[in-house]
Amino acid sequence: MIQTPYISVAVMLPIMKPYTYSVPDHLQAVCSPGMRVLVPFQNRRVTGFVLAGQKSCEGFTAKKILDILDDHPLFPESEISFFKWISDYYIHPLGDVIKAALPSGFDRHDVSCVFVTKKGQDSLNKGGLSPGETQVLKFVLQRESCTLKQVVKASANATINALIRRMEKEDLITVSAVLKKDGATIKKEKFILPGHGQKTAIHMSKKREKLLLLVKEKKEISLTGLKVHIPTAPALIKPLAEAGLIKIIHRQVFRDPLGDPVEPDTPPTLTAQQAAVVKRVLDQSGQGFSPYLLSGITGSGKTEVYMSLVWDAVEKGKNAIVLVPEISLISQTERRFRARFGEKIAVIHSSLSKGELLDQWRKIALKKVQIVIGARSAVFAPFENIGVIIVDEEHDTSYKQETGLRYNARDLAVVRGKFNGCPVILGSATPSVQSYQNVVLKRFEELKLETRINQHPLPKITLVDLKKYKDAQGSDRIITPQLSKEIRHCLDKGNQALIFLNRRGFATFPVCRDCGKSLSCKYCDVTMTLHKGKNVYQCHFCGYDRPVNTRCPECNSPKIRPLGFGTEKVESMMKAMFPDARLVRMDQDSTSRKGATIKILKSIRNRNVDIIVGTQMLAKGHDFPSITLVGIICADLSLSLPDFRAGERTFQLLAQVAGRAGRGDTPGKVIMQTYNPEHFIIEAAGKQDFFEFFQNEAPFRKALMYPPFSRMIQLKISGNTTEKVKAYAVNVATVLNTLLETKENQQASVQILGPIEAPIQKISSQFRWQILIKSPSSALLNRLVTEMMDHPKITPRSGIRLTVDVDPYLLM
DNA sequence: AGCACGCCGACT
DNA sequence: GTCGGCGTGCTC
Repeated sequence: MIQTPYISVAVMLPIMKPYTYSVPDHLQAVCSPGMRVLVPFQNRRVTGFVLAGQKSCEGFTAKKILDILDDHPLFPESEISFFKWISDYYIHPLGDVIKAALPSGFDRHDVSCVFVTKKGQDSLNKGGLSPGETQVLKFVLQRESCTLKQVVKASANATINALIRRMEKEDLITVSAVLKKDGATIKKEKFILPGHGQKTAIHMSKKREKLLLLVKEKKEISLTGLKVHIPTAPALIKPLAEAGLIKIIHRQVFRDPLGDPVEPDTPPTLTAQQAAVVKRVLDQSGQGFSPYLLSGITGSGKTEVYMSLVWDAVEKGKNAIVLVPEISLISQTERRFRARFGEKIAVIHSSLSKGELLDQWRKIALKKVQIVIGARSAVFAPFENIGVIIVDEEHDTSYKQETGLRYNARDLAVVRGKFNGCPVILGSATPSVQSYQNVVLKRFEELKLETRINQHPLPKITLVDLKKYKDAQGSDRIITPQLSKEIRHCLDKGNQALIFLNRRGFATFPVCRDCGKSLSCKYCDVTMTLHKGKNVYQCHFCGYDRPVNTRCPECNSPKIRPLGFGTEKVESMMKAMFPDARLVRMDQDSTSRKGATIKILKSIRNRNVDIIVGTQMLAKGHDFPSITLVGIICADLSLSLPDFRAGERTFQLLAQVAGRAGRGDTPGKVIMQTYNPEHFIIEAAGKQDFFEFFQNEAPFRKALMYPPFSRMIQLKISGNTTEKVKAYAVNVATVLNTLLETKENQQASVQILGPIEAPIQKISSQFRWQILIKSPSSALLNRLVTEMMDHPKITPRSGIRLTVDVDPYLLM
């Protein structure tokens, strides 16, 4: 409760500053920080988050809040300072930060809705209205409720707004504000219990008898559970309940997103190394915040260390957050945590439905669990007393959110640890350059696990120089004889082979035979990919597709040559080369159907397949003990991307893929095909030597003043015409330079690069420009951009979007 | 974000 | 001369 007449509120709108509202006396005891309030804002109602109580308000008259929308806070008060920090650091509206930290569905605000009046209905029946008016009325009547936006969007008429105003004047329609809620609600389900009624009360059909028997047997059963046995159960229960034979109760259920249950396990004895690492963290845990980088080669038992630390936190009555990369629903790490901690754990994952996510969230908020494991948004888990935060595979790019609030969950984990005064463990076999630099600078303490559990040796890696096969014909060019020989060998022994190629589709570079132009997307500045499975050329950015028999958009020639290769092509080549092998392909296309991923993973685990062809999806988080051979079709694919981190990502990816081999008892082998066998990244990846990679990469970053030797903010400007976008980008750069000049001596330490056209000039018909700002000082950089955003000249014009990306990942 | 206020072009 | 386009600014 706040016990003050005023509160400061962060409204759910793109506005940086909080607003003050007054709270009526009788609500002051109920209203608490972390709750939502419905507030009047200009001439409509919006949702806001209560940040704190306020004793007075000066300079303006505060409006009264309209309603309190929650019985309990959605997040603890202690998290608010964390949210404020995020808002400042990422230069993002506070209300939007909090919104991003919560499951969707908490926003309520007024929406303009269009209603047809009695007169409008009559006029439509009588006729005599203009075609435009008739169209609008019909459109609105077609649906249950119709927003003004829908009408405007559906209409091709340029003067639709004028038309609507006219129609309102003529009393054909009314436009009024309706409070809309969005998203999921708490799920309540019907549970059936046996009652005390007499069977003589109603006629007992066979089905009714069966239902009653089931209920009696189970003592209590959900309607969903009942439906499995008796599909018509929903219709049967009502009369039975009326006769008193059964009782129906409504109770909140937690939707179980976990699918198949895992067997509980017991903690094994830690190895000496694991125990030492755990001891080190626990010994220092009394000191509050302490960040660690746990570097351990693949298969060295990092997960066991995590579980041990989480166990300790739980024992002490504290909570634990475990972040894992965004991968398929059932990562190995997640399964193991569930096996160990069972009911104590909540799972937050993007593949959950909105409702499932909300349930998991409420489990945390209602203190029903002490542990959360999940992808990046789990860093916002509404825990209060956090004992430890763990970030597994901290180098993984999926920790970076690339839309809306562009945060990095790994970085935020460290910040949250600082706010909560608890240890933070970042773990990886291939640490990010940034985290390792923090070790070098002694900001993080390094903890090492140097041997594989069970002493399994690391796989032997062989580099194959693809330049030697430049003139080879057919499949030899993509699958060299060395690789195919190894696959054959692996199959003969009854083992599994994993073939990795970080590109999906069949032909990734279709070129017109007549004019030589590549087939590009109508809406994006990228080449389309041929997908034989779907029989279309597809754009991987916007999803636009063309039929497989499409003609060249430039010269109308029907002859398009399918150059370039992706996983689909590799799969078909494998089929031809090894007709006896059972094949499965795992990429975005083959796993898009719900449940498909699990099915594929199960078939691999149960050894129902011999060759697995796939993209990086395969490289992450799965433990396939029967894989003894890993084939990397082209190791350099991601090396030439226009991004200073391309090398780092390539190294990590290759090392991770290679680490899939030989996790069982048989030693593994890796064949890495490459055009650049002498490149230091490929060499280091071949040796699985992170330190060698870092030693070579760091000087290069330093020379060019790239992170971690500087900080960057990227401004992305997009819009529907190049001219407008360019003009605005130039305008932004001018403002930045002006601000920089007024800061005199700071000029030297801030660099403004651009504006330049983005490497991908157009995505979904939006033209893109960018400005990159670099500085060794994060604070300086932040202040400059914050001032820029406040500048009156910056307010984006219509059709132009400006997004701020602090610590950007992809510079495309 | 959404909406009112206010300034310029093509129409009754 | 006005109507209504859209750029600009504000919301406790």
